[in-house]
Amino acid sequence: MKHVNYYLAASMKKLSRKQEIINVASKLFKEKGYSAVTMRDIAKSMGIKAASLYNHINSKQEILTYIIISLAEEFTQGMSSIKLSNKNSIEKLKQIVSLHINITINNTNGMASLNNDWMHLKDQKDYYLTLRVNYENSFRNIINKGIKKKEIINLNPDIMLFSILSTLRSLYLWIPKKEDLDPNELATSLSNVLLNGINR
Amino acid sequence: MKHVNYYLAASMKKLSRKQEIINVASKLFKEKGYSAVTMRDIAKSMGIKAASLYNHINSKQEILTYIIISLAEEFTQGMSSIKLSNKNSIEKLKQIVSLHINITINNTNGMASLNNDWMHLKDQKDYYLTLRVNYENSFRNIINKGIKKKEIINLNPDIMLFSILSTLRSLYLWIPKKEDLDPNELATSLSNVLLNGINR
DNA sequence: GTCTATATTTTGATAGAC
DNA sequence: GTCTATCAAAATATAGAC
Repeated sequence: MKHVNYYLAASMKKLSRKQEIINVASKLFKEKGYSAVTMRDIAKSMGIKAASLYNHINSKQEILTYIIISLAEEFTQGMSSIKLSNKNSIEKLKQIVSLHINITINNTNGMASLNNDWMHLKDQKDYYLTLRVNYENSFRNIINKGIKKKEIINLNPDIMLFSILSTLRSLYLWIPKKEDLDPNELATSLSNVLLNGINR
Repeated sequence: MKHVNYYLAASMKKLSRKQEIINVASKLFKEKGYSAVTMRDIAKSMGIKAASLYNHINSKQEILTYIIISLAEEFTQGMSSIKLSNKNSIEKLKQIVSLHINITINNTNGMASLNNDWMHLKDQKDYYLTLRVNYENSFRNIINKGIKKKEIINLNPDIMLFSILSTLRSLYLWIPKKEDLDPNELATSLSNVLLNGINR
């Protein structure tokens, strides 16, 4: 009988060369932005020449598209689950906080491109913008329903949406600085601050 | 006696060509980021040729430096006033909210560069980072003093700092979409949401 | 899968005429 | 203050050898 440590097998699984390129590119895009990163930069970070990259990817644009669209679809899927869940609005907001924390911890570098480089998308830019608008609308719906059911204070919902979403979208800037990070603990604390404020 | 409409005189005052370049560049930097904007783009937006820009500015870098450093110094000065004011921590936080709103309304485009393009600074990058760290430390001090004086809940101050500052730093994305905007009203509503949360 | 060599375009910036 | 002309460097991407 063969023994395999599946955890190790999974974590050590050799990344496809394409995925390796995307990971390296994500890191550089986070540091300098898509436009300031050259194919030579990416290649150098991998210890190869720029021309070699083109054996695995078709263009720089393809790298950006992959990073952004897969993240945007992850958020869409997450929001879709939350909408279906039978929870009140406050609980749904807590789920949204957790969704952002989990995705950001999993792909901190990619989140930088999602936030800052989407305007450099070409073919898929309209698709991205649709996903984004739909996500914001679902978020706004949850807030509006919460106001109607008197679970959320009756203030301008756009200000609440903007305030919470800005914080969640900025998580990628802050999470990597926290070495010892328990996602659940962060979700609890952050939800508390966002929902209940800091006033005593 | 000569009559002058000083309001008109001020608002119609012909901008120096240099300031005009900086304004046009700020707008383009906000749309695509510093690296993706070319000197030809800036020139085209002004209806002149790229070479002509160099009669008024020395380099593309100089434009970016001006945009970012003048804003960073504005924030430093604002924070310095707030520190001197004899108010409790909650009132100081409200003043910080107003500071961000006022500066952002006044220079929405520039705020994009301050947030997203500071890493492309050359000579003045260290100076910028010093101002930034000092600003964040002053902010954190106000929160910490508020916790000690039991004006602010006793939670992780970094989470509160991050949450509030992320929202304030994202104002530039949101303010231009609000046509009918009363800065004082926004300050009141936003302070309310940030300080007291949305939970009912 | 990686390399060298290279094509093509675009970039920031300068020189000098008007 | 703006123009045309131009330079030198840097960019994405391809072709073809190994």
